[in-house]
Amino acid sequence: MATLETISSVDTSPRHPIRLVANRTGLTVDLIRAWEKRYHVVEPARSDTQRRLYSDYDIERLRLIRIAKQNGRRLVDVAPLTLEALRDVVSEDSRYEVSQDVQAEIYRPSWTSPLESSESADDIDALLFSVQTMDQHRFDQLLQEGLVKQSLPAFLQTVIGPLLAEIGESTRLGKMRIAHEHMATAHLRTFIGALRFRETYTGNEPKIVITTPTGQLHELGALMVAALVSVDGWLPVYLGPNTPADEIAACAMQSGARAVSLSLTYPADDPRIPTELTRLRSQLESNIPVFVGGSAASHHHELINRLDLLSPKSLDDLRRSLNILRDNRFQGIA
Amino acid sequence: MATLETISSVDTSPRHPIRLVANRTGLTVDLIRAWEKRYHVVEPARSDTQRRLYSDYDIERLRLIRIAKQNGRRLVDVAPLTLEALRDVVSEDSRYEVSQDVQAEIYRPSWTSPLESSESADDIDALLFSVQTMDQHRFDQLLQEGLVKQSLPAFLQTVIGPLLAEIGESTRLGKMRIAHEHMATAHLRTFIGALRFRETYTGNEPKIVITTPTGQLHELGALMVAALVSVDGWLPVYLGPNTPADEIAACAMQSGARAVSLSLTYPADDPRIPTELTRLRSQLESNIPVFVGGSAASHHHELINRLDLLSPKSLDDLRRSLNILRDNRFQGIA
DNA sequence: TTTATCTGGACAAAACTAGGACAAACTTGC
DNA sequence: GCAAGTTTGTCCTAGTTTTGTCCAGATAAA
Repeated sequence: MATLETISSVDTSPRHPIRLVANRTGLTVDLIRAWEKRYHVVEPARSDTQRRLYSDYDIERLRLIRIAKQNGRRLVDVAPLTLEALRDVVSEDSRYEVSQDVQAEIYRPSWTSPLESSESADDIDALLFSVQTMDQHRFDQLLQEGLVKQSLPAFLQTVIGPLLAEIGESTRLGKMRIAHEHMATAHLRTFIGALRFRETYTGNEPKIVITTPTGQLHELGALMVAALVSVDGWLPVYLGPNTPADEIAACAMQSGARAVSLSLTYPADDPRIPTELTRLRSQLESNIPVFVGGSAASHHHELINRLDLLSPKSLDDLRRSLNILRDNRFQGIA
Repeated sequence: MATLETISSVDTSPRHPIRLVANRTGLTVDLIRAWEKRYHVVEPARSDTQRRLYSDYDIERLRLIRIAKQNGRRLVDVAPLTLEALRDVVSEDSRYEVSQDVQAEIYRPSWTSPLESSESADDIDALLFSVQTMDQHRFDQLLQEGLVKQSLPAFLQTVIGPLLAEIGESTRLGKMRIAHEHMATAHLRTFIGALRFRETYTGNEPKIVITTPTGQLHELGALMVAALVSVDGWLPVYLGPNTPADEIAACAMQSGARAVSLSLTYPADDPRIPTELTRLRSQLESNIPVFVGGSAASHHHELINRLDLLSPKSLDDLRRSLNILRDNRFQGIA
């Protein structure tokens, strides 16, 4: 249900000069003015001397319009939309722009061009280069820029995911030092961790416990999930990596979570995994679904089926399931 | 140098000539005067003979205004803001900003107003309560509020440090669940990590490699150091926890770091520590100091002395040493 | 003496505004 | 599949505002 993800208190007081808007949205100054001239995309207030002054609301609209355009929408179509409508459009698109398993009941014109994979590849190359040169500042800058260019889910899937895989591979093959991998991982931990605080919370979001089970020390996958679901109106209760089943269950109970999500990566065949998953499932109320994702999830296919856990095929898949789960709760109310 | 002794107290006493202010802020002398003339950006005190005398407070304001301008703010808009408002603006901007290319100068000090211990104790209690109730949102809110009340170094020392100790103790005694500790740790990892972005870089900061040696998996101490030194004009190259000595040395070399800082907490008596420290010291150029801090550092007193490593007694002590090291580099220039 | 800072003002570069031109990319009609 | 029309990003000119730099003559510090 749209309202849940669009409750936002965006500041509408005009105070930002056009330059800052350009910086934040990734648009050029010229373009912002052109859009205003032609379609009244935003109508900023003016200073005493006719300088444009934009509000946070304006900036958010421009940012979303940019993403919508990137997803193939035409300016004419999205220009008159409200912020809420824009969010819906972008969020809808982002579910299809990455995954190819599209079955469009949704209006999806032929000309729609999902972000060129070549473009993402360039971004990733640039990121890898900054890692190899130990340029942490540049690394951060590139991450920020990448995020402006597309929606968060798309960004996670087209940039962060492949980047992590590439870094892992390069290190394994000795093309990259451990120090480089450490630097990148530590920084990504910070970066992804901060992502979900871009969202505004109302206090009514359903909660989801996110962590990795005992023995699984890599937390970036789980953290990506936390960032992702917060976009869709969930409140993640993030526990970091390596949490015993008992503790996960206790946490879910205490916080009143509606779901649990685990990430499995390495080691894939840790003997503790079956024990922990079984334990978790038995301690958790049966109406609380447990999602198991990550590269190592496929190693435990049978176990997952037997325990009636859910194993989404992709981040998109996870999102879809969670959206359904979230909306079910409120069907009676709305 | 007076500045170094006044780290923990607000210093508004006017004593710096305009030249020094220019060096530290990266502004030109002319520009500082022009800003004063036009917008009263700062109104420095005067000597008997009309020379301008700036306080640390003034310098910090100028520095922040410079960053705000870089982010696209107009001088007219930021000139009348108080120091606190400026900090808000800059930190808000730097969270979203796709920062433009930067090239600039040297650094400047920062100070602090430490809170009354009773007040801090209240804050910590509130934080602990939010952890025990699994209220991650409230936890974050309290952390943010605490940070606004005082400067970052003071906040780390009076709130975060004691909080970590308390959480560790409570968990050890069974007063708190592992899940609670996990939640708090994971969130603090995100929170402290994000702090580094509150300061913006000019590109000329000396670098310092920060990590924990092999076997030391707790990274929060190291991360605090990273946040702390960035306030003082260092550019942390943060590698996360558990980095082998060879890699630390390689990283220091590649990034051209001027110092290395390690954090030791648990296990305190890991037999790998002596090996790793020895190895690191031998692979590192001798003019690069290695700081060893954390609760377990005292267990290796002898070793540290023998290897000629530095073991600051407190975060403040570390800051002092680093400030001296940093300023030495510029003594010839200024 | 030489160097640094002061004041006040001049000047120029940079940034912004408005209106419009233009070409590339895309859509539509045939 | 081609031609005509639309959409859209970029660029140009010319006038205004904002901002950075420079100068001159005087005073102070080294």
